[in-house]
Amino acid sequence: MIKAVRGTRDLLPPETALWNFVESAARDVFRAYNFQEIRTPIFEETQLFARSVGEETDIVSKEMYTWEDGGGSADQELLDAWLRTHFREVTKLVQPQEFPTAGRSQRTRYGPSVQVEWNGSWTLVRARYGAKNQDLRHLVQHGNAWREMHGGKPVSLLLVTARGSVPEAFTTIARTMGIVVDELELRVEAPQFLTLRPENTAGVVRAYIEHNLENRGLNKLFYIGPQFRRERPQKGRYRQFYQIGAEIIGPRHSGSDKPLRDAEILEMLDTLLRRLGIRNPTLHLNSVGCAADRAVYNEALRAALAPVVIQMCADCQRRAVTNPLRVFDCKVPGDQPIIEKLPLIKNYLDKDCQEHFDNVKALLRAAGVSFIPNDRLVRGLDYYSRTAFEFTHGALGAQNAILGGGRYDGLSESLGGPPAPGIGFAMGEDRLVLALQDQTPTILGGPDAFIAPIGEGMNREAIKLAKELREKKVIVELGDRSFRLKKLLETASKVGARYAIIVGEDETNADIFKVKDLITGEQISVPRAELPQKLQSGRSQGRSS
RNA sequence: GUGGGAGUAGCUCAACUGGCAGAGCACCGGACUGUGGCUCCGGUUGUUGCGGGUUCGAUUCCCGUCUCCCACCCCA
Repeated sequence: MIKAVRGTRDLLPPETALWNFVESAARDVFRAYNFQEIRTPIFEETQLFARSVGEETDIVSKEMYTWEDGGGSADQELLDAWLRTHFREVTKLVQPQEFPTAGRSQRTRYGPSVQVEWNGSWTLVRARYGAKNQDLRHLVQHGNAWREMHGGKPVSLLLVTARGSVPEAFTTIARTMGIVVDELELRVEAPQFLTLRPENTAGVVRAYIEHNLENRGLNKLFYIGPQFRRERPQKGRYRQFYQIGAEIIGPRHSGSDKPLRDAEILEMLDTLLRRLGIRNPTLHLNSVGCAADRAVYNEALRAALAPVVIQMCADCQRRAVTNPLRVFDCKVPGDQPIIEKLPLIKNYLDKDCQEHFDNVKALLRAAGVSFIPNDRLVRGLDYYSRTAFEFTHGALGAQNAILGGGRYDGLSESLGGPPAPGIGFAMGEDRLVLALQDQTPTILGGPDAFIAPIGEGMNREAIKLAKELREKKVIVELGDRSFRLKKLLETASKVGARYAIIVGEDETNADIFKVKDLITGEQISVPRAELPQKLQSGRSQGRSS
């Protein structure tokens, strides 16, 4: 039997009613704040996410669905031929899996890579279809490890590019590291590397740049849709998951960088969560400063950790090296005294960032939105700056965060666009629905009426009547006369119809139908013209469809 | 990716140390051929997740694998 693949699932009625409830409440609220919908493609060029989310983040390095689209095979042949010509004395080939930097990140490779040993020196051959800054960053970060792996032998880098153009700066910096860069231009069609979107902000910013949305001034955009991450599934965490998010983005002169926008979006979220009926939504708020502040802070944090890290738990020792900010997430009691003495980002904010943060807080107080300043709140994605926030709700333990977001003032530039400060959030719809299910039972309305035709030819009358009623916005389920009346009424109550309409020969001739109330059991006769009004009067208030 | 738990009817779950695979709910038919719910009678519930092994015999024991759940990693 074919089953839904791991980490994906079907959303079935009646649960889908709850999803629709959440989405329409969100649309309503967004409308009131003048947000408009944007729909971006479900897959994008891999580079978009690598550059915005951050190449070294877990999302990009191991959790994306990436594949090669088009091209590819022909250039691999050319590359093989080139290798045979230029490395006649090839002594060893190292497959990508064996690279020192490979491991988990290999899943997101950008092109065929192979290492060749020749005359006692090593060459890393990477076909990356146009060397960009990512290659350089990668080289700087891993160049030394790479050399060490080969016992200090000389190493060189051969970039195989489909479109030529290795930036000069790239070659220069590589040379200072003792790495020689050669370039081979293959005139073949380059394959594209595509990725199912792991989040939607990058796509929105890409669209902003591509369509010059800066000309519209301040853009207030929202999206609702599926995202994809190749994580280990867990409750409320799926490989295809749904996010509802919104962004305020625009050129600086539109005021998109102002604290007012931070406050507006946070107040909107508070309103939305309350509208949805989330109990005790709690806003955790912090400022992570700008890029420069964070670099300084990161160093300070590393310096502070260095002497004490040895006393901490194994996880923290690892975090201290890979991602010091995450040390703050540690829950081991023994580590807490150490963590409490670590430097906090708030002491490293420059004047503008501090002022921005103070303003946001003042505006929130004015708007009556309560919040908890949280010095330890950090965001994992590279593009965040200044305001960072998270909403949690009372229950649900470790997974009580239902949305997160923040400001991303430099993102557009890093994607090659104009300056476009922005702030946004993304809400995990799966978890939100889960939380709502915990606190309220699903309500699903049945049809207003069930038409029960009895006797020869009555199906024709029934379908006619059904069309007539449906045009008048009556929700109608249609029965089939080949079943006995007993069966029809049974079905009518099973589907949750409020009324059953009996359509027989006598009724049709007189144009007066018997209408049975399936809750009270009462039965009355209603002239055809009065049917719509009578049937709709039975609607209960809890009806959600 | 790591560690732990669980997979038996559509659903919720039984089956003592290895001995004919069961109950409730739901579903279908009838009692009742133009009047549902209640009641009564009858019926199907099935590759015990999948594959292999041990055994006269495996839902049960062993190995592999898949999926889900929980925790970790990480995180909107």
